[in-house]
Amino acid sequence: MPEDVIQTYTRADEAFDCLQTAIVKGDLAPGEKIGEVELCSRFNLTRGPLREALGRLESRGLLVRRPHAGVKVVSVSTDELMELYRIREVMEGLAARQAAERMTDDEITALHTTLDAHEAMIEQAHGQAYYQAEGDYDFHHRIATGSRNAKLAQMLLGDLYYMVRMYRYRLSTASGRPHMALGEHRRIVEAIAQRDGELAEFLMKRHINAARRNIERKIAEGGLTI
Amino acid sequence: MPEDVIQTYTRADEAFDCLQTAIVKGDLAPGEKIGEVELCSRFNLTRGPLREALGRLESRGLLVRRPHAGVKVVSVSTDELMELYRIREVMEGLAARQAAERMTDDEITALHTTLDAHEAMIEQAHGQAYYQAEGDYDFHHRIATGSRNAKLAQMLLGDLYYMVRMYRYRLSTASGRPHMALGEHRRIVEAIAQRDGELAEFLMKRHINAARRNIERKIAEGGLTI
DNA sequence: AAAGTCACTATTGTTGACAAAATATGCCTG
DNA sequence: CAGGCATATTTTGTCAACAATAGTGACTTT
Repeated sequence: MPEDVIQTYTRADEAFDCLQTAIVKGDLAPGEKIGEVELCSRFNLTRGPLREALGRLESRGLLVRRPHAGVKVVSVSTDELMELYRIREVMEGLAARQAAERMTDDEITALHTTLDAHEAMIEQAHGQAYYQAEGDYDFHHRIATGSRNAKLAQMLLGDLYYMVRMYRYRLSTASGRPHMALGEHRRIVEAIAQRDGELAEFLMKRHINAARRNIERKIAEGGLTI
Repeated sequence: MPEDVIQTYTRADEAFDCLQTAIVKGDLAPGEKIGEVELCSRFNLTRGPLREALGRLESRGLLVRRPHAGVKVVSVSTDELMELYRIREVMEGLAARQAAERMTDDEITALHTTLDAHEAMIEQAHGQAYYQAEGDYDFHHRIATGSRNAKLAQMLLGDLYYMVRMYRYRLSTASGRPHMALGEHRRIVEAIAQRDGELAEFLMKRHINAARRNIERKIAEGGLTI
C-alpha cells in the first residue's frame, strides 16, 4: 500500500478544499468579512474542522484573521500581484533549470504532448480564455513537479499559484496572448529537452516577465480593475 | 491604534509558537511520532487549539500528518537541505535586488550598524557558533523585510528560514566561516547602499551558493551527519 | 446637542465528551 | 510453527455546550 495515499478525507480537508476553491473562484469576495457560523451552514460543516481549515488558509496567506473579530478574504492590490510575478520569475526560473537537469525522458515527451493539446485548444476555443489559463497552469505545474525539488514545488503549487489563479478568474486570464505564450512555452520545452538548464531558466524568466508586463499594461490601459 | 497589532494571543497562537520553536530547537526530533495528548500535557494545552496549530505547521511543511495515524516531525535529508539552499539563492537574490531599490536610508544605516555588531560578536565569542548564526539570521531578516515585497518576506521568514534554522541547530552553524561571511555581507550592503540592485542580487546569490557548498563539503568530509 | 461611558449582544475562542478509525495483539487455522 | 483474521485498545476526528472578547447601541453627562 502506498504511504502517501490519503485513505480518508477528513472534514477538515473537505473544508479546506471547499474554502480554497471558493476563494479562488471568487465566490468569497476579497475583503468580505464572513462569520464562522455562516460558513458552516454554507458548506455543511461544523466549526471544529472549519477552524482547522481557516488556520491552514491563513498560514497560506489566502485570508486574514483577527482574534475575536472574524476572518476576511485577503485582498491583494495590483502592486502586490506584480510582486507575486517577480517571485514567480525567479522561482520558476530555478524550476525550469532543475527540470532540464532532472526530468525523465517520459516527462519531456508528456510536456510536448501537453503543448500540442494546448495548441489544439487555442485553435478551437477562440477567446475561451478560461481553458487557456488552465492549459497554462498545466504547463507550469509540470515544470514545477519536474524540478524534483519538493519544497520548490510545494511553494509554487501550494502558495503562489492559488493566489495568481485567484486573480486569473477575476481578470479572466489577463494573459490574453495565447499564441505568443505557446511559442515561448515551446522554446522552454526545447531547452529542457536539450538538457540546457541555463537556457531554460533564462527563457522561463523572460516568459513570466513578459506575462507580468502584459498584465501591467492592460491594467494601466484602464478596463482591468481588481 | 495600529491595525495589525494582535491584541490577544490565542491559545492556538501560543501552541503554534511553542511547537515551532520546539521543532526548530530539536526538542521534537525529526521522524519522531508523537501523540496529541502527549503534546497537550507537555505544553499545557488542550486539543482544540493544538490541532489548529498542527494544521498550520503541516501546511508550512514542518510536520506531516496522516489521518488517524498521528503527526511526526518532518525529517529532511541532506539532499533536501541542499535544495532549500538553491531556493534561498534565487529568492534572497531577488530580495537583495529589491532591497537595494527600496530600502530607506535609515534601514541601510541600521544594516551597517548590525554588521558592526556582528563583527564585535565574532571577535569576542570565538567559536560561539550559535550567536554567529543568530547574527546571520538577523542580517538576512533585514534584507527580506527591506525588499518591501510582503509575500517574498513571508515565504522567506515564515517558511524557509525555520527549516534552515532547524538544521543550523543540529549542525551547530555548519557555516563556520564567520569572517568570510562577514566580508560577503559587507559587500552586499555596500551594493545596496549604492542602490545597485543587480550587483546586490549577484553578490547575495554567490554568498548563499558559497554557504551551501561549504555545508556540502563539511558533510562530505564526514563528521557532520544529520 | 455632542461626546463619552456603560451594558448588552453577537461572534469567536476554548473545553471536554463522544464517535470513528487504525494499529497492535492474540487467537485460530492451515 | 507460521500466517491470517478478528477483536480490542489506543489514538485521532468530530461535535456541541460553555466562556471570553469585541463591537454596538443606548443612555447619561457636560
